[in-house]
Amino acid sequence: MSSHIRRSMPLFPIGIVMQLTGLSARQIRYYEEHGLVSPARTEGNRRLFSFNDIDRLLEIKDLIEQGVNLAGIKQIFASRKQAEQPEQPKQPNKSNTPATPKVVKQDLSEEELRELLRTELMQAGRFNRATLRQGDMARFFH
DNA sequence: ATTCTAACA
DNA sequence: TGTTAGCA
Repeated sequence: MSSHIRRSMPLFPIGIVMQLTGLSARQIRYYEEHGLVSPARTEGNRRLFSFNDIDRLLEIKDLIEQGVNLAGIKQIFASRKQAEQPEQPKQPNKSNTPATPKVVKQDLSEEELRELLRTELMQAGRFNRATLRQGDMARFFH
């Protein structure tokens, strides 16, 4: 069984996640409201988190502690998603239009990822400065 | 006993 | 964010 399936399996209720992450239920639910995590739900509407969700929450916690606000975290996750699938294929281009040779990068080296992140954060700093950095973003440019 | 949503001293 | 109220 592939690991990504196990990691995405809905397993733990919020109480366990609180202990595992050190986050309050309020925070966990709040991050969900902002789309940072999307735990599954039971029939009774109880949240069930997967290992992926927990990793995600730990990452969020880390970023929060470093002074990044939700807007910044959203952007970081966004640029990351972009790195995975730069573009989603449209309807199976059947007719004539010769599809643009989109070079899809499946894997990004850590350096490329850093560069991508740096660029992303700098653009944000261009106009979203006050919004993005509450603390010192310098840590991200190491 | 736990979790959920909504609301606010 | 914490906390509390009122449900399920």
